[in-house]
Amino acid sequence: MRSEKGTSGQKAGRTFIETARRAQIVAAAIDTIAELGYGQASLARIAETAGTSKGVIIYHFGSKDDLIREIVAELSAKGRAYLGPRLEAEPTGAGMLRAYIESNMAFIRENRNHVLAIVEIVFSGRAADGSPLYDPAIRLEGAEALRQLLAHFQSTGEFRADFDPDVMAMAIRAALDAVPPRLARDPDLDIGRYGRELADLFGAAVRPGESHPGTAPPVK
Amino acid sequence: MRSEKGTSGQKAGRTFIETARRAQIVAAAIDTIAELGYGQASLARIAETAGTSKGVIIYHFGSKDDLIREIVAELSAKGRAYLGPRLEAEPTGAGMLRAYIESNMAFIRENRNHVLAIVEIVFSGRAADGSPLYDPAIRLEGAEALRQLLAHFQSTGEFRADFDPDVMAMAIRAALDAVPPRLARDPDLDIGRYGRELADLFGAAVRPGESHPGTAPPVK
Amino acid sequence: MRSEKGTSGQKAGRTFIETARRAQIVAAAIDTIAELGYGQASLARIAETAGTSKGVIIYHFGSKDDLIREIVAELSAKGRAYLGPRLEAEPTGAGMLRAYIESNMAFIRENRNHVLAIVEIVFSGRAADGSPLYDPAIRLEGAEALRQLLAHFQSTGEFRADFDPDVMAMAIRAALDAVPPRLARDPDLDIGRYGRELADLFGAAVRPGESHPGTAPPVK
Amino acid sequence: MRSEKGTSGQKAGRTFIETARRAQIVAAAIDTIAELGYGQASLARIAETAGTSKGVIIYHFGSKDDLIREIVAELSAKGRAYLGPRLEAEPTGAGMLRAYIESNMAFIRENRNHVLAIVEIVFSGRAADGSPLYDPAIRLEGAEALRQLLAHFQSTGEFRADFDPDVMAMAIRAALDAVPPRLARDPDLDIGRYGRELADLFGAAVRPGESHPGTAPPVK
DNA sequence: TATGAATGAGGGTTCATTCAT
DNA sequence: TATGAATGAACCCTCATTCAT
Repeated sequence: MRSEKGTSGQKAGRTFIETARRAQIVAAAIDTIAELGYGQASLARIAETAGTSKGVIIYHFGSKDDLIREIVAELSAKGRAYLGPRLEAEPTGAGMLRAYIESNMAFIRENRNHVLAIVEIVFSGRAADGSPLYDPAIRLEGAEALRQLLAHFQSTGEFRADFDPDVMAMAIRAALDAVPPRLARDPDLDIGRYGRELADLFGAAVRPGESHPGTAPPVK
Repeated sequence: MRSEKGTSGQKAGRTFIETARRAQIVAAAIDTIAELGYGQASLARIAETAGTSKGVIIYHFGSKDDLIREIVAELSAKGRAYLGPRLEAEPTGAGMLRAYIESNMAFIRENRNHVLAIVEIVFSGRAADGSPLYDPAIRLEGAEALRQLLAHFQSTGEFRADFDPDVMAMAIRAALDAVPPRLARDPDLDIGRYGRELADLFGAAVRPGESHPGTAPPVK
Repeated sequence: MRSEKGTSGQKAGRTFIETARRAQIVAAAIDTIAELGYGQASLARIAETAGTSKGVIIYHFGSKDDLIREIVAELSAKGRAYLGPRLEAEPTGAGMLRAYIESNMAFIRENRNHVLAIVEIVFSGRAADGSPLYDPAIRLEGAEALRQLLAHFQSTGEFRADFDPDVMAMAIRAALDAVPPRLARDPDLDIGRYGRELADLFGAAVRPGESHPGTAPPVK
Repeated sequence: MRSEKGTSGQKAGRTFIETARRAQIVAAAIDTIAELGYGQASLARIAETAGTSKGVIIYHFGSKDDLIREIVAELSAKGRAYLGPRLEAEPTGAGMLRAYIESNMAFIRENRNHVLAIVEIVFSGRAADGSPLYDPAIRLEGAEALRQLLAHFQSTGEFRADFDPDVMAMAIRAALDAVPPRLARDPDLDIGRYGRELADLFGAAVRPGESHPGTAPPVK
């Protein structure tokens, strides 16, 4: 059995050939999950896509769950590396928010299948004991970072103060996470436009109102 | 085998006892899926919860997939019945939007497990051939109705004209759909407040801007 | 899944047909283990012997381990029922010891394969977690009962006082347990004679020495 | 593949380094089997203990079975070398019997893991075709040697004539073979005392009775 | 000599479904 | 109507072994 290093990230002493095989298998798994859904993505089907056998996958990853976790870890890392610099470059709240949303969209477009696979894993991937394969902490961590950004620009006055940054962060994340499944159904979806629209939408939602919306204005 | 009428709705010639059995099984399935997730909700486990055997379920529903489809159909109908009157009572755009969001929240609160089960089914439920068990049409239909409402109030001038009602509808639906999983993780979530916050949020997003048209100012 | 009652013994609500099937499978398992050894006795091989499929075995017993445990429990009960009355009928120490040994031999002869299977299970049967499938307590309990009998007749003076009843009990049990494998190799072994010889042997070992106390004279 | 000479004994043209590797692997196998049992001692686990890979083991031994056979052969040789001189030094029957038993005990104490591993192999080790890995001949050979010694001292009159030396030899061997598993369970077992007790026990069993026990005196 | 990589048979188990009663 | 029984495919995984390097 190879790969006793968990998802800690370091490649450890990996042969060139092993690295290549792992990448090939991961790619096959991503495509299979993205196309057929997590439930249909058996080792056999993944192996078939990869042009190998189940045994090879187990040999390289130790277990199916570890393969899945690798997929998750890879995209997490990729995502953070993609998003981080793009956010730090934005000084203003409005710019940051737009960068956040549009960068996410760009990332989705550039990593279509991988993102789709992750969505499947998030919702369907459970280990034998029923625990989620996608550590919910990762997910919350993402939302939490966004929440802090929102709160920060509330405190500077750039964003209106009377929204709950937690709810706003959740709404934004939800809108972003809803895109990959949509993209799967409609491959021609114009993600660029979509991103701009969402950025406009949430931009309007956080902008300080001239008057004041009030939490619950005269319902009628 | 009974039940060759699919999800078409009419109860056909169902005995009282048969109707009761079906209801009992559906309830057991909902609870099992909500609690353990779709992947763990085998016929055996559902039967155990229901206090019967797998055979009975197959007898009454023909197949597991048909049982699942029944769960979907029931909630769809319940949802429409719940939402319809509450929307029609609202003459203004702002009121309608708030009613839509808050009614959805109330519905979620009142049908916690059922809604949770549906979410599981939407994301994980696939038939043997890999096709989704939750007819995406239902889902789109919901979003489509909302889109029409939004577009209507754009045409009346109550909502700003420069957002894409399709994107807005999707964002709203996504925010609503994100609640059940959150509720599952945190049963003490204050849904009422959540709904009000979301209503405020999207209220601000659709409200016509005072001066600056500028939701989408010089993009760069 | 049937059989959620463990090895507690009560047959619970078993259908006639189920009881028959279970007996048939248990018999097939015993024969397979006795003939091929525990390591070679896969579910597939057992099923083949029984004329069914692996699925049926799992259906009736829930798991292979539970099937094995049933085999153990059955023989334990049979053994106790066989031995008990035969011992209680013997008032004297010498008679009891002879009865113990010869009854064990008779039991082995009458339950050849079952006893052989147990021996295999004792030495090779481990659950997935590595724990023994044959509860060592059962085994110790048997030896312990014998030890108490020996100690009792030491206190009455019928047996010499200067042997360790623990060691004596162990030696007797070891001699008895060695018979089944021997019987497997040599089916023509004269068990009756064997038993009488062993009874003589250990009878001489426990009989009070005439003059020389000296079983353990100056050690060197 | 090296090592096509089986267990015939001669080291043939073995490099120093090869001899060292083989010893290291054998030691790892012994420890693994003693600790985890034969069933859990896969090549992978043994290789891990040895700090190598499965390939190396196969390379040096040709097959797992051959590795096991080497373990058996080594202990057999060690045992014979240990026991032989100690028996030859004893002129009397009583002395020989005591020496046999106590030397066996001492050997067990000094080769704890190796002996434990052998016991595991004896009971669980089977080749692919189901045949025992531990050649039963070795085992019988040991018992046979003991039988001859017993018979010899029966003919000299030192031991009572009316026991079957075959049964007596078997009983003694069984008592000795029962010790390693016990030792595994209870590492604090006082083997020295155990040996003395067994020697007393079987000493009493072979000593000519003043009167005569008769093979089966009036049972009552 | 030694290793990493791959193989493929076989392991036990889950599961939706079928069928006779 | 309902059930218990059986089925068989598919699942993930373990393992000894082979092979190219």
